Amino acid sequence: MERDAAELVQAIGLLLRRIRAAAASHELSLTEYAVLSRLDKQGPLTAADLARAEGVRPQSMGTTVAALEEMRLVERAPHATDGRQMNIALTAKGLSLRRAMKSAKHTWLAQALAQLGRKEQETLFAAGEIIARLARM
Amino acid sequence: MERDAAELVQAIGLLLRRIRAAAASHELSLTEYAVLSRLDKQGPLTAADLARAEGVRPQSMGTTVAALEEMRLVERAPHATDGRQMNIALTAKGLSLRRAMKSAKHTWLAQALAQLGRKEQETLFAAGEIIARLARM
DNA sequence: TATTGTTATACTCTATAACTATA
DNA sequence: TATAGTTATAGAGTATAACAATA
Repeated sequence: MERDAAELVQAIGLLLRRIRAAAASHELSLTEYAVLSRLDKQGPLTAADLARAEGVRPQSMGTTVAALEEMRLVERAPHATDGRQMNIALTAKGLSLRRAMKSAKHTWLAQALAQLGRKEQETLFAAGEIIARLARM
Repeated sequence: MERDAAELVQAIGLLLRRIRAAAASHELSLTEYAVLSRLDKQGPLTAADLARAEGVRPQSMGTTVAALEEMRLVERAPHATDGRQMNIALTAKGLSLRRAMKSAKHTWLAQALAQLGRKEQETLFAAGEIIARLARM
């Protein structure tokens, strides 16, 4: 196979649609998944913070947060000093879902990853970092 | 950063939205891009073939092919023996666009890739193969 | 009866635009 | 004036369902 961008695009497309299909059957969408894990790692954040981190518009993040709130996975609390801001934090339910996802039992992606060899996993995580950098170029 | 699936999902999400933004400004969508490169590598295919290869439904591929046809990048011709099938092939314009994309001058992704070191590129392509396999698990 | 393709319709995700409230 | 958030609306991409033509 030739070494050009199309190869990556094809792979990304396949994975994307696979994730989307999983989301349709009770799992979370890509952005919801990312927000949940970010809140777990970094603690409470505002919607604007999340939008910047995930590369979406604030309005779009508003929709995502509202969906997570509807599922009782996150909750919003007024900011201590700035009346405009709302702090978004994981609920107990959200935290426990996040833990379950990490333990490789909950999502097909985590399961699939667990079946790879250590070397392949390392390649993927290294690529993840490069891709994140690439996406910001 | 922790080594779990969320990291990959975040990176994929960032790249996806970046590609989508590029598509909005005259470049091709993910699937259109993938179809163009597949036709270049494998020669004329039917819509059903393409749908299977890219992991989308035949109806969705029909829409994609129609969009490419509208842009005069592909053309359809009746199958020699099977009256149901339509062979989809690159036009001269489609082929020349595909060549331009490969030469790293045309899309932001190809440009961004070209700026990476050889080792990073190799990591990405290796990951691409793993991801494609993962997506079919 | 199975397969290829088309048409109609709906859903998800994200975008842009316009607005309110607070800083 | 700038920032955080909300609401309304639109677009892209893909899905499901129903159908026609051909094998």
